[in-house]
Amino acid sequence: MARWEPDARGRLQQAALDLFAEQGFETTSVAQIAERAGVTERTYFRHHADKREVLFAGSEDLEELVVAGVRGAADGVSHLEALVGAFASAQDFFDERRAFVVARHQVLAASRELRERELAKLAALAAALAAALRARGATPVTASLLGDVGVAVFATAFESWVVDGGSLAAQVRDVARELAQAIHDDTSVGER
Amino acid sequence: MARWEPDARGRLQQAALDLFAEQGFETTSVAQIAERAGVTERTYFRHHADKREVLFAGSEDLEELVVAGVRGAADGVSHLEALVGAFASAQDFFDERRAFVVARHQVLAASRELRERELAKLAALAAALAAALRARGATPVTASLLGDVGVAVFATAFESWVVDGGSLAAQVRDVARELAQAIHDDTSVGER
Amino acid sequence: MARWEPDARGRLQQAALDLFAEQGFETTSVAQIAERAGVTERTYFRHHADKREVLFAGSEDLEELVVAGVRGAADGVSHLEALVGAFASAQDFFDERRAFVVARHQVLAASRELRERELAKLAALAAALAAALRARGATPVTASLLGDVGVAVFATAFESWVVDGGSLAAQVRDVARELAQAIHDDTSVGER
Amino acid sequence: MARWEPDARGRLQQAALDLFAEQGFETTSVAQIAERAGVTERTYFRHHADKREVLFAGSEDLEELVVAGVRGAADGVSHLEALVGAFASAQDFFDERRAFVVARHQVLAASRELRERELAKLAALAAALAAALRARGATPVTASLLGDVGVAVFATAFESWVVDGGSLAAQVRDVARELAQAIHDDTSVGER
DNA sequence: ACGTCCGGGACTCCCCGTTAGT
DNA sequence: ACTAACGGGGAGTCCCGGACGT
Repeated sequence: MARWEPDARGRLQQAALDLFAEQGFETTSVAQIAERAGVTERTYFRHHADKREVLFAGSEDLEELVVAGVRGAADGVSHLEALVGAFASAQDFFDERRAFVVARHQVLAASRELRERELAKLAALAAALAAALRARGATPVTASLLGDVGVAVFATAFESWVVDGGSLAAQVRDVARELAQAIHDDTSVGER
Repeated sequence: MARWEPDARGRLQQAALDLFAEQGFETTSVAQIAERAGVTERTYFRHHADKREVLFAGSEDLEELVVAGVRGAADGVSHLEALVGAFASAQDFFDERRAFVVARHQVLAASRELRERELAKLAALAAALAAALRARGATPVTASLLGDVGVAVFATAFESWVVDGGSLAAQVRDVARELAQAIHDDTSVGER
Repeated sequence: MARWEPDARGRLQQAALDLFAEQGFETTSVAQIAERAGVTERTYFRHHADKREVLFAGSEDLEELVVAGVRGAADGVSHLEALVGAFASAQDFFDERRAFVVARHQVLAASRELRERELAKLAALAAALAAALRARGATPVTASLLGDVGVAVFATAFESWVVDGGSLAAQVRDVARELAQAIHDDTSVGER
Repeated sequence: MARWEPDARGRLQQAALDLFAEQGFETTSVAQIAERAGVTERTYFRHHADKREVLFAGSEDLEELVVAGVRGAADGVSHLEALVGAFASAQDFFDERRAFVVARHQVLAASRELRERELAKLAALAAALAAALRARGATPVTASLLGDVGVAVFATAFESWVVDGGSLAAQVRDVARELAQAIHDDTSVGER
């Protein structure tokens, strides 16, 4: 017989997602989230650093997964191929959470503040990928650049996956091909 | 014979930059900024939407400049080349403001909140570039992807420019070449 | 050919009523009202003392009307009858403005702040009526009491008129009869 | 061994009353009230919803008391008599707080904003009384009307009690008699 | 892992002044 | 009788965090 309902963390996350979807992010207060989750405001802040972070709990798991994918890539594989393979390997991660991820995506789209935080997480991911690329021999500049580019490829593919569904891994590969095509055109043009 | 000193806006920006550099962003209050600029807190918010925005006033000018560069690119030029040329054309913009831009960059590096805002501005720039690319015939997916990639190239080049000085335009072109090289490696590997 | 649209006052009142109905009183800002009316915020405050007062412009006219009714009552008429007659004479005032008055009533019902102001106006009316009653011979206590009672009768009748329509004068008389009945019951009971 | 002085609520109320009496309501700031009470502005708002409410804390107690008086009235008693009895039973409530109540009354008289809030509280009281009257069989219209009339009787009696002192219960009964007299006059006139 | 009480900064809004121009 | 631009000051809400107790 516990004094409190368990899983306050999960209830807070669900309450926040629902309220943000119903009323918008800015018009929802932390007090409301806490109330709907059946805890006090103070407890909210013990679980989540600020009002936005509630939607980003668990994002470290994705980062770990993808970075591990790059670190585990075979030596002969090119850097970009390593990135693409790593993102493709996150397919299960997203398939398991599709409902939550899609709802979260709608909410993010509606709030500048939340998009800011999302971009920060993606930038951190790009930096982690750059570090992994340096570990497999890329120069600092190349690593940093490819980290950003890899994330851009993933973000574009993710957008399609949210809208169309299907295989995230396949979408990532499609977008990477698109990129190679665009750059190749450019290079040939430049060589003209 | 004015009742108030003119250019409250400019004084606020300078005061904010100085204080953020001296004490850090979070530990500086809007009240302090206003006090140093010789106005009230209320007046601060009449000029800047929030505490961060004071460091981003004028960022629309850069966006306009670069977007105009893409829109003005000749038809035969590839999309990526158009982007590179547009960013190269911003060289004067940065050279004129080097002292401010560099100081601002140090301050941004020290604060997560400020970096978030910076990323948001860059994302807006990427979106504007994507729109300009669509206007010159790119497909939506390619445009969006190249918008992000163009910004990544610029950001990488900008970082070098802050550290090493020199010609921003040249740095942008170097990074673009780096990218083409990395992708080309990949493509040839992929064709193996 | 005026430089500005005329009747800024009327446009402000209409804009305020519409916005309060659409979004609520508290969530509407004076800046929005001014914008919709096509004037500046500063001009709003030239016409109306504060954010609520815009819905009460013209209430002095009603007060004048009713007070004149009491002052004009024949000498032989009882105080209460004088009040009832005075309110009944305001019938045209309300019939001419029914649409506005009803819409305004809905808006008032939704906001505590607006109801407060309404009550203040009614209290001022009661005080003015009390003064008029003293002028025709009532003692201070009686005058004050009957001023309040008269307003209570009117308010009750007004409520019915908003809901049911019909003749306001008739509703006032009905409510006054209801009151006499209730007091008479009481008196007889008390005398038992 | 508390970190803070206890009874912040009570100190705030006393500080507010004193300051309003000394300098007036509008010219007193919440910051001053908080300072005199030895707390921060923020703490003020945790105890009182706004600047006025500090003078109305405890008004629910009176409402409860009077409503209970009506609900507890014997069945044979007329509605008006029930109201009069209920208000008479509040005598102790006021006698215990005379100094505070009288000082508060002076302060209210000097400020339109405060009078507005007072009227709102009285209107709420009238509505609660109307509900109690409906519970003992009054029709909605009669109940609403008598709720207002009862409050008017009480307000008039209270005014006398503040000025003259004496027994509040007796004053309430006097005013009620005055009312019956006025209405009776009217009825006889009407029947003429 | 919660609750309670409280401090403090960010930000919005109301209300009000001025100056200069149309 | 307005506009446009500048500014002050107080009220009020929200985010966030600290101290202490269970």
